[in-house]
Amino acid sequence: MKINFYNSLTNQQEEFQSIQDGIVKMYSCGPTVYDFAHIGNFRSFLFGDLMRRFLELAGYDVQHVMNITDVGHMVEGEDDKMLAAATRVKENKKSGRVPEGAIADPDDPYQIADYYTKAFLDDANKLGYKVAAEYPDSMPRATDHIDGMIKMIERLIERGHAYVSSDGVVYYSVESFPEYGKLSGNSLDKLIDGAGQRVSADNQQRKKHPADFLLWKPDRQHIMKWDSPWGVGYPGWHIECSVMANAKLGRDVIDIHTGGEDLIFPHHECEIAQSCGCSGESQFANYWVHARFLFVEGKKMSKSRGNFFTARDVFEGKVTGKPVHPAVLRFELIKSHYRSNMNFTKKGLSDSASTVMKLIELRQDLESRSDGKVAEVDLGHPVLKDFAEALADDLNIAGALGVMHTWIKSDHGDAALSLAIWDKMNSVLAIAPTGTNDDPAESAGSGGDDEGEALRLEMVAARENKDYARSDELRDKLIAAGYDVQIGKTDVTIKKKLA
RNA sequence: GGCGUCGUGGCCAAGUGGCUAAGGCAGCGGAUUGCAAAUCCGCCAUCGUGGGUUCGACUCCCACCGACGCCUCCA
Repeated sequence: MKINFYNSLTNQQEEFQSIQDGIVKMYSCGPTVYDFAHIGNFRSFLFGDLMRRFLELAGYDVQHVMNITDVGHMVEGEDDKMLAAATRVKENKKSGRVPEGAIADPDDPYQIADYYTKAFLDDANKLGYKVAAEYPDSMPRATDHIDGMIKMIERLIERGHAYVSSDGVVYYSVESFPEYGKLSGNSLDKLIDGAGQRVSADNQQRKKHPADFLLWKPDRQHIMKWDSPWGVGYPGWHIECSVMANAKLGRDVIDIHTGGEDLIFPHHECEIAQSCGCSGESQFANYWVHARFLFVEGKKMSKSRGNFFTARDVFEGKVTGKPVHPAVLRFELIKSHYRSNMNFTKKGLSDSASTVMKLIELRQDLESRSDGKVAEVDLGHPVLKDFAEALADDLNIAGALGVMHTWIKSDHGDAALSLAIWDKMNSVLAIAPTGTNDDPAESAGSGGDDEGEALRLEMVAARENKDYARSDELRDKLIAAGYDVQIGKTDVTIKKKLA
């Protein structure tokens, strides 16, 4: 199967060719763990997961790494992210987002990072992020790779790509790397024009070129600090990804690198400069694939607009007023093309809930009719072929979902075969039992909780007495409680809705 | 200013140089129902504007209008 991705490096779709036959090594930039990850973060992460799962469907052995940034990086300005994080933690504790006692000392960055790392992994698991669930070893922490960063910086200095400035700070020399700017389309002279707003004039003077970026900053006052040949201090932001990709994927050149579009510059540009500067290779990743931003109800998500939502806000019903099953959020976040600005809306979420429900009901029906048998099926099957070919075309998820919907409505006489097809599709979509996330079928099960069941029984009784007014009243109550109510000839069934 | 993406029915969103322009949601008609819901059947677009290329374009080219993103910590 021919697979195409849009490569940010060349700004065009390219046929995907792995370096080694049958193996894909990919790296995704992960979260900075000083707050809960928001739905925009997850949109980008899940796009990486979708890509990974699709490549697996296509037969590749995929090694996917995502870092966790637990180093508090200070930019060249003097605003301290750690301080900001501590303030945020205190706010979160007040509002109850962070439970009392969870972070004993909000001024300790290690505790903060630890807490939010766990929270992130928990959310990622619920959302079916495969690496988090099945390959925890592929989620390296930056603080575990400081030695590697120091070694890489040393090597960059040796190779003439980095230098120590007059105040002891180590910088990467962008002029030593002619390719700098290739990914983002920036050129050094344009960058000079743009520079200077937020960076201090003093620092700029000490650098050989205004675009030179920090690799190591000696700073004894910094809370998180490590010893290094350049004094006690901390690493720059970009170096960790170059180091961890290499450490975990074991190669100088990897196949795919993903992230949010905002990371193209400067982060990914700098990663390329570092990795290639160190390895001498002409590429760091052959394919750079970036996801566009998520909007909420048509507006860019921001704290000041009040439309800034974490994944757990959505789960807990803080966005829609009703709890949302993680599978529904996952589906909502992956169902738009990664290169479009997806618009996150309440309506979209409820549409997604219907689709997830439909899939689950189909599966339940198939299971009950298949005698526990699942047929063998591969991508040669026409339905799966269409499904996979859509995804092979730059992850055309809408096309794939179109195939899926048409298939859902088709005849499912051979339950074992349909079950096999269902499972293949789900291996990519991962909305229903994945072995990692909660099974939405369970929460959507027929029984519901005790309260719902009580109302249901009362409704059955009312109907036996032909007391329709009472029955309608109870039905309204059940609907308000988040149930779908179906009245049969002799019975009433209720189903908890997923969102 | 530089770089880039895009403009398809009420909303979301595929797709193709020429058969009936996917699919979802909503809506409409019908079956069903005590009434609903769910389900099933049926209906519902000529593709931003203006040129050009072509036997033929929504699909290729040009211009224009419009939307959006990045260029700064940010997924």
